[in-house]
Amino acid sequence: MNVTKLATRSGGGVGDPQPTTLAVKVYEQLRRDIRSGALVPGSPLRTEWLKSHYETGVSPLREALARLAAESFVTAQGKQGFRVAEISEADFDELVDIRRALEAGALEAAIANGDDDWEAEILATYHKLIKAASPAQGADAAAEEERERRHRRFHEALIAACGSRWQLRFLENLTSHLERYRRIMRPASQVSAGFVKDVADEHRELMERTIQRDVKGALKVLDAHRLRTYSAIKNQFANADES
Amino acid sequence: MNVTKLATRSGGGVGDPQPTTLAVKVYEQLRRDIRSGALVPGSPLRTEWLKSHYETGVSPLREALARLAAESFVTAQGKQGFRVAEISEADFDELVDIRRALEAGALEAAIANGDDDWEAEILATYHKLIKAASPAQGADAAAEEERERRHRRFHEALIAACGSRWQLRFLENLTSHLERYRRIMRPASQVSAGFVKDVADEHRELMERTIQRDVKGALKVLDAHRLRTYSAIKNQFANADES
DNA sequence: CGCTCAAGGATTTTCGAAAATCACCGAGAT
DNA sequence: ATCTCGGTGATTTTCGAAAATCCTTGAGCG
Repeated sequence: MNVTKLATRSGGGVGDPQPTTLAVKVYEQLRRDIRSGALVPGSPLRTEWLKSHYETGVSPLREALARLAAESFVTAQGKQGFRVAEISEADFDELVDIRRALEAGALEAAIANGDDDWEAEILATYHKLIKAASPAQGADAAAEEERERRHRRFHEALIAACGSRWQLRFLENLTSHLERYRRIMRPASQVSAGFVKDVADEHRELMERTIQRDVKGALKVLDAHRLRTYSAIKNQFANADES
Repeated sequence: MNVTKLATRSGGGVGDPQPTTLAVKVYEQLRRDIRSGALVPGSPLRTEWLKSHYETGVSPLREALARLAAESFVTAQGKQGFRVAEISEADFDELVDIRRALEAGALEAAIANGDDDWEAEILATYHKLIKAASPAQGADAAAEEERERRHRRFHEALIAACGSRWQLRFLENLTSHLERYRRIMRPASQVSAGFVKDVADEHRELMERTIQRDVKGALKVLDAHRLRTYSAIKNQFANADES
C-alpha cells in the first residue's frame, strides 16, 4: 500500500474519482451566485471583475460562461461579452408550466420504479430537510444556501428513480431557474410562520404518500406545494407592476 | 453613408445583427459533425486534431466543447479531456419518450396560438422540404445535410407558435440527439422507396391538419410519423444485438 | 443645434507557451 | 509470472499577453 499517495488526498483516503477542473469549480460558483440572486439579472459580467472575484484566469471563466449560456443562466451576445440572464413574468410562467408537466411524469415513474434504496434516500433527505434551520431564523447566507441545498436534494430524491436521465437533467435545470425566481422575488409571505408551517406539512405529506406509492395523492400534494410558491411569486410580480 | 463599412460586410450590405464569435462557429461545426455521425460516439476529441481540423486555437475549442457538454453532445471527464457522447438503446428510449410528451404539448399549444405568420412559415418550410433531394438520390454529404436542415426547419415551424421558448429549447436539443441516432443507425428501410413515400405523405398530412387546426388529427399523424422512424431504429438495435 | 465621423480607451476574444496532469512502458521486487 | 513503482512522453488545462472589437467622447460640419 502506498501511504504517500493516500496522505496527499483529502478525507478518509478516498480520492476524487473524477478530479475536477478549475473551469468546473468556477462554473459551480457562478451558478450558485446566479441562483441565489447575488448576481442581479441583466447585469454585465465583466472579465476583470470576474477574474478578481473568483480568482482565476480568463480561460476557465469563458469555459464556465459558455456552459452557463447553454443552460440559459447567462446570455452571450456576439462580441459584447456575457450578462446574467434577465427575468420576466412570461419566462416564469413558461418555467412553471413545463416544470409541472415534467415533474408530474417523473414522480409517477419514480413511484412505479423505485426500490428500497430510493425509499431510503427519500427518508434521509427528508430528515436533513426538516433539520435545516427555518427561514425565519438563520438569515445568514451560508445557512440559506444549506437550506436550499437540502430542499433541492429532497425533491431530487423523490424523482430520482424515474429512470430517465434526460428528464432529471431538464428538471434540474428548470428547478434551478425557478429557485432563482423564488429567491430574487422573495415574497414577504415566504418567511411568515404560517407559510413555513404549511410548506413543512406539505413536505411531510409528499414524502409519506410517495413512499406509500399513492400516485394520485402524491401528485395532488406536489401540485399544491408548487402552486403555493407559484402564487406567492405571481403576487410579487403583480405588486411590482403597480409601483 | 459609409461605403467602406458596408463593403466589409457580406451579402447585400446587411451586417450581422449579432456578429458571431469564433467559438460559436466551432461549436456549430462540431455539433453538426456529431449530429451527422461523422464524429463517432465515444471517440476522444484530441486537442491537436481539433485544432488542425477546425483551424482554430484551444480557447474557442474549449468554449465550444463546454457548451456541447452542457447539451450532452460530448462528455467531459475530469482532466482527461472530452469525448463524443456515447449512444445506447436505453438513452434512445428516454429521448423518444420525453420528446413525444413535449412535442405533443407544443404542437397543441401552437395550433391554439398560431397566427397567419405561423401558417405561412409552415407552408414555406414544407415547400422547401418536398423540394429537397430525396434520400435515394443525392447521397453526398452536402445534399444530406441540406435535406436534414429542411426537415428540422419544417418540424420547428409546426411548433414555433407554442409560446414557450423553454419548450422549444428542450425540443431542439432532443430532436438533435434523435437525429444523431437516426443518421448513425441509418436503417436500410429508411432509403427504400416505400418508406420515403410514406414519410412524405405523413409530412403533407401533418402540415394540412395542423393548419386546419385539427388538433387530434395532427397529433395522431405526428405520433405515427415519429413511431415509424422509432421502430426502424429499434430494429437496428435489435439486429446489432444478434450479431 | 443636430448629426457624422474619427480617435482613444476599455473590453472582449484569441493565440502561443508554460504548467499541471495523465497514460503508457519497462525495470525491479515479491 | 504478476504486481508495484518511477520515469518519460503525450495531453490537457491554465496563464499572460497580443489582437480584434466595441463603446464613448468630442471635434467638425451641415
